[in-house]
Amino acid sequence: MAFERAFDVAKKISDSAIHRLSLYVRILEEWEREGRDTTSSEELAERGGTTAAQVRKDLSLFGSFGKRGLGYSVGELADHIRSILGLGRTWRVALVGAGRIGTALLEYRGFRERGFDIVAVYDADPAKVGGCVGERTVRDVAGLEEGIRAEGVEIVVLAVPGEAVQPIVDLVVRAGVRGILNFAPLKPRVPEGVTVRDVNLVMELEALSFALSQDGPDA
Amino acid sequence: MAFERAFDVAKKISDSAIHRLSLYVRILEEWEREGRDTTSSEELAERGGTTAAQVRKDLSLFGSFGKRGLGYSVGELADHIRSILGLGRTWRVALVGAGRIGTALLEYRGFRERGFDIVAVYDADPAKVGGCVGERTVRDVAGLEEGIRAEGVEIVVLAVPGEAVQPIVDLVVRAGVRGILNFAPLKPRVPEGVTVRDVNLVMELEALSFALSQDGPDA
DNA sequence: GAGTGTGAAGTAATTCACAGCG
DNA sequence: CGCTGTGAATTACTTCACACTC
Repeated sequence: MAFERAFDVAKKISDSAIHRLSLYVRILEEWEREGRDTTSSEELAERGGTTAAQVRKDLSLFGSFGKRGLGYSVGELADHIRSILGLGRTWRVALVGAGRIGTALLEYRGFRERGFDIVAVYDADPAKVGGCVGERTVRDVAGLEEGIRAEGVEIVVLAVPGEAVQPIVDLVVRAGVRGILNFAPLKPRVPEGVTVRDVNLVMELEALSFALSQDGPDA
Repeated sequence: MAFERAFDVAKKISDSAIHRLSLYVRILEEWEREGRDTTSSEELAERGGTTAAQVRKDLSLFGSFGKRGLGYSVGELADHIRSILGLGRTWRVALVGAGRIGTALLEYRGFRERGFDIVAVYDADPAKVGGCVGERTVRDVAGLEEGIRAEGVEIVVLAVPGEAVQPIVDLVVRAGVRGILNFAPLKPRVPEGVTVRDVNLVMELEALSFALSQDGPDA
């Protein structure tokens, strides 16, 4: 408790605020590539589908990055947000589950580009263990705990069937992992201090289904 | 306006409520398979990572499905929620973009199992058009608008690069699509009445990165 | 002037707490 | 009794509006 961490004065940052920051940084990077050098909360809002006040509020949670009357420097603001999100470094990621979704993720460039480095791939299926996906060899999930420690894995991407989720989560948490991206349609239980993000395609489709059922009938 | 729709008395249902319903139904189905026949808001909450009050509130938005003093019938509640979510039918879905993510989605059983039937696949890449993914032939995206009308497509899954998103969105909306599941890291603009759900893996990872950066340093 | 940063006001979501029914 | 269903209280999030700075 001797030091105060960068953006942590016991402020609670909402999930949606973080998602928006993530969106802003993507927009800003696009503008960086186009060579634009300043922008405003108004423009960011317009492009990001939110309001100018929301943009300013989101940013103000972490500091003041703009100049009154002028707006924001595209490059500087992008830097600030990247630093807020902890994107200035590479994260060591292990993928568990080398099925359809798993392999698609592996070959998805976006990960590495944004500093998420998949250092190892595990699967429980003996038929897959020892085989290759992308340029990586699939290891036996039996060695997962050991592997996580040995490789300093910080984030685990879980693309395994629902029933396998909880045991693996328990194991990776025991091995020291504090961040999990879960693709199974089931919320795993984790101790305080471990963050799980669920990505659930079926849930998203079901939300669509609901929306269409609501206002679809009168079309 | 002559008829009142099932669950629409101008009540606003939050996104998170729908997500939770989607989760509840999955839990209930698991319990159905195990042969359990009753449950309580308490149990559902425990399993779904929320609170009993939240469960009851969510359900109360749509009716009263339980018996005081007894709880809920697993099967009946599952039925009710499925009906709320509009899952009692099959939705006709087109996939646009036969890249990594697109093909992984195609071969993902979960979709069809839950009534989302991918009836056609489109891509802009001439090298892919005419080829096969799964058992489907990839069609030229030039015929998308026509195809959507001809096949009665209701939902479009977009797995195309960011810059291609907006034009395709405009087109499919023109063709009458009211629901879009978007995998590109960019929020497309749509008119009132069209629902877009964004699935963004990088955003999820960035949210993890943020969480770990916050409380990771003192580990 | 133009556009940020921010308290204050307003709105939405969650939790509490208990009346009421089986 | 037990557990649901729900108004009322609380908490979180968003929007407003304006003082302040460039």
